Amino acid sequence: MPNSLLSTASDRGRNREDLREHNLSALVGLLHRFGTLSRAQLTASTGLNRTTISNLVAELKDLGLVYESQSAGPTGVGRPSVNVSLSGDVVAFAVNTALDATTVGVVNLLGQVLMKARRPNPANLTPAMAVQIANDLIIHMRAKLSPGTRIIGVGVAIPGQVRVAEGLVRFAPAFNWINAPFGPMLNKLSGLPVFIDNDASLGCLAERTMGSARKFSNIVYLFGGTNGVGGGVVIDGQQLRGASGFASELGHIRISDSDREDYSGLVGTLEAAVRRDRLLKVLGLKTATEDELEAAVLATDSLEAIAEFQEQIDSLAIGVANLVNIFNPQIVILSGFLASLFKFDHDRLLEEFRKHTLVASQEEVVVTPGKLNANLLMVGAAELPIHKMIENPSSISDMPLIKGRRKI
Amino acid sequence: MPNSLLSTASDRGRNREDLREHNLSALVGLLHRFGTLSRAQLTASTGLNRTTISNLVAELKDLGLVYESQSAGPTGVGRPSVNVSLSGDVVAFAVNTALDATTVGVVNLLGQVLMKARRPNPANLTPAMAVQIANDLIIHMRAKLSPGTRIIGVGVAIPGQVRVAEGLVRFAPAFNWINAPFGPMLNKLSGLPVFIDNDASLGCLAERTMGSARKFSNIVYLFGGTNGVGGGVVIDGQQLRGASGFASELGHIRISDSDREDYSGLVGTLEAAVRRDRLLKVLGLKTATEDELEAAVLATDSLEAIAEFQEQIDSLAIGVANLVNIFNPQIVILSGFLASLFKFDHDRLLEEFRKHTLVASQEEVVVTPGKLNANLLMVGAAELPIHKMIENPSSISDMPLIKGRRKI
DNA sequence: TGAGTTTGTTGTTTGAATTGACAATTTACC
DNA sequence: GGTAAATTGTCAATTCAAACAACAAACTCA
Repeated sequence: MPNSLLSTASDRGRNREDLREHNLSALVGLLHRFGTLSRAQLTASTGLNRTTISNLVAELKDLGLVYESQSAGPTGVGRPSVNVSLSGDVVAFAVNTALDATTVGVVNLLGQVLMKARRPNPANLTPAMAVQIANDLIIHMRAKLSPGTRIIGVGVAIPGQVRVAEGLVRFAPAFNWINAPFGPMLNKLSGLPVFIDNDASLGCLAERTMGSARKFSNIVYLFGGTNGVGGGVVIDGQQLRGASGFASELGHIRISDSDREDYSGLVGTLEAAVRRDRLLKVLGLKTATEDELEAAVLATDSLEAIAEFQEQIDSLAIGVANLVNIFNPQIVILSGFLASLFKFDHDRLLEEFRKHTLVASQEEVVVTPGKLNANLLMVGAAELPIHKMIENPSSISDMPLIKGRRKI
Repeated sequence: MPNSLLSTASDRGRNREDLREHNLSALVGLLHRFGTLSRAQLTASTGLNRTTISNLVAELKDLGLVYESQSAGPTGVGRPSVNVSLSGDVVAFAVNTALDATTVGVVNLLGQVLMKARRPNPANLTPAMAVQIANDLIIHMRAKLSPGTRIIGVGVAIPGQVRVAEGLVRFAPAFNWINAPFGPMLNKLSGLPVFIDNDASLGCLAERTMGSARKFSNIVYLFGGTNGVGGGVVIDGQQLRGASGFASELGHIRISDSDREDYSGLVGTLEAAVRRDRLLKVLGLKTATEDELEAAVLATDSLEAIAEFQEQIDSLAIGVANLVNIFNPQIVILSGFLASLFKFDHDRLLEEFRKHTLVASQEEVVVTPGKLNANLLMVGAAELPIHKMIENPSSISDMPLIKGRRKI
């Protein structure tokens, strides 16, 4: 008998309820990616009947997920179609537990960051402390939510390897955490569904939802930060997670014979060759924000600095080339200080990149810097509960609702 | 309005027909992967009702896709369940256009190779000649098929980069083909649906269906042959193809600073470091079959040969490590002469591999040699039309059926 | 042999999508 | 300004795939 290990989701049969749920999900998914759409557009995109769309939208309205509005302005021949938009009162908490501070935000289905707060982390942060800080901020913000707001869960961005299915932080070198059950711990404190993932993977999701990669469904994303280089990959619209959720450790691919170590102690890797601290050093800086670093990179005329930039650009180009050969993506997004390297000399980067890719793979790919955005990880983390909700829209009626008289 | 570029398959709504087709597809998919199953097992695996399974199986019987049989032997308490098996009369043609010869086979849904023929290729093979040779063999075999046999299409394995959706061979260095519309050409001659893909990707599919990776759905596959190193990747049961079908060029990832060129002229790549021709050279051989090469590798006591093996093993380990960091697979399969390197000193390979992977990613992965199988590419190529049929089982009634009185 | 268990079948029910008819609302053109 | 054409929304009736309930069939076990 096919046991559970061998069977996949597509082995399961579907009944009428699954059908309904899928169609509701398709509508919410379209609205999430494209914003407001008319019922006529929904009809065309899904291929469903007008009547069906009418029924489905009515159900989504009852669930409080969408609202309808008359279209303003001329729409062409025929009766104008009603616009459908996602409600702004359905929100997720986004948590980013980083080395220096914990940031928590409230993000709605439109990707708007409604609130945001940051609290510095103490030294030697333990998982229990981190969960406590995150939960304190969540409680504080939850009290300020307007009546009628529906909370669908918490998404957490962690700098480390995460076993997504169990909510387990397998290894987070920045905090020296090993096997911390962050998800279950925060779920216990907050009472909310908690989803966690690697921070770079969530940056990638954010770029797909709100940023440079909105139009693409095959994406390679590289992020360079103070703790190294991380990555995220989207394949045919699906996030690459791997068997246990550890996939897309793109910073740790070995690209040279060098003995330089990266932040995880591996030698010759992309992360070992492309390092923010060496950029700061050749620029004579101790610390810098992303914006300051980028300004300094673009302004310098130190030959030593330029040589270092070029060396890092060449290494980065090899990394990008490897990923293009492997994934054949439509777009490669360079984010964080990698974007600054790109901007410093993108011709050099692209030329080196082309030297190391097959002709066919390189021909349609776009390499581009990411949109610098302070809310990137808030949006990305919020995507986790949002995607969960989109898979199963009618589950929203079980989610907590802020009570009280609704403002008008 | 969401245009066709931006919309994905999951955006489409589903109706009752899609529901039915999905459930039929789920049954055929289960039978393809697990072989004969009882109706009770199908009920349990799909979660559908007994009555529904009964209906679905009846429809598949009408389509000629399955047959039922009484279970032999004791089955436990209660009325014994009827066994359902895929028909052996539904077949696909498998074509492997390689440098030296074209091989064509007839493969049924059970993965059995019913016929197989090989014809040497002339020098300077053009796409037109290759298509002609393949079609000649197909015509010849088609005439020998038993009455009642249903043909679902042709699957073609090509040593090169393939734009799968269009059936275009984008670049095949072995033949020096550029932009050859192999799929449409063979479709025109044969009148059958034709699907083509890279040979290594199809080797991976075959290992998943019939070989070492039957139990897994996250697979990295590396094949080493006379024309270099190719790869295939399966993620959550889905083949990695990338935006245009060029993905999984795993042989061309750069892993060192070496100036050695691979067969596509890229330097420092896995394919440049791990080469069959250098194995032959240090062993003092001119040519060898896979079996002969493996025997020679395992038997030699030449220090020069052993040093070469070790160097190649170390390079291979880095390549495997990179892929594990990127994909977090359940299994890595080394095939062709890479299997011989593995067998020569797997401890060394695994030790080097562990040095270059993150702790979490390496802990559950299995690295194993592939099953050497002369029919590997036949089975893999046949998987293409078979997968297409599984997606849409009722389409089989439109496929050609060999007429005549059926033998009994 | 009879109780208990599991599977297959038949007739009926359920409910999600579709169909067809008609009303509502806009643009295009005389 | 008036009318035709086009498009969209809504209602009642229809369709049909899956589920349900009840019963028959076929096995094991004591």
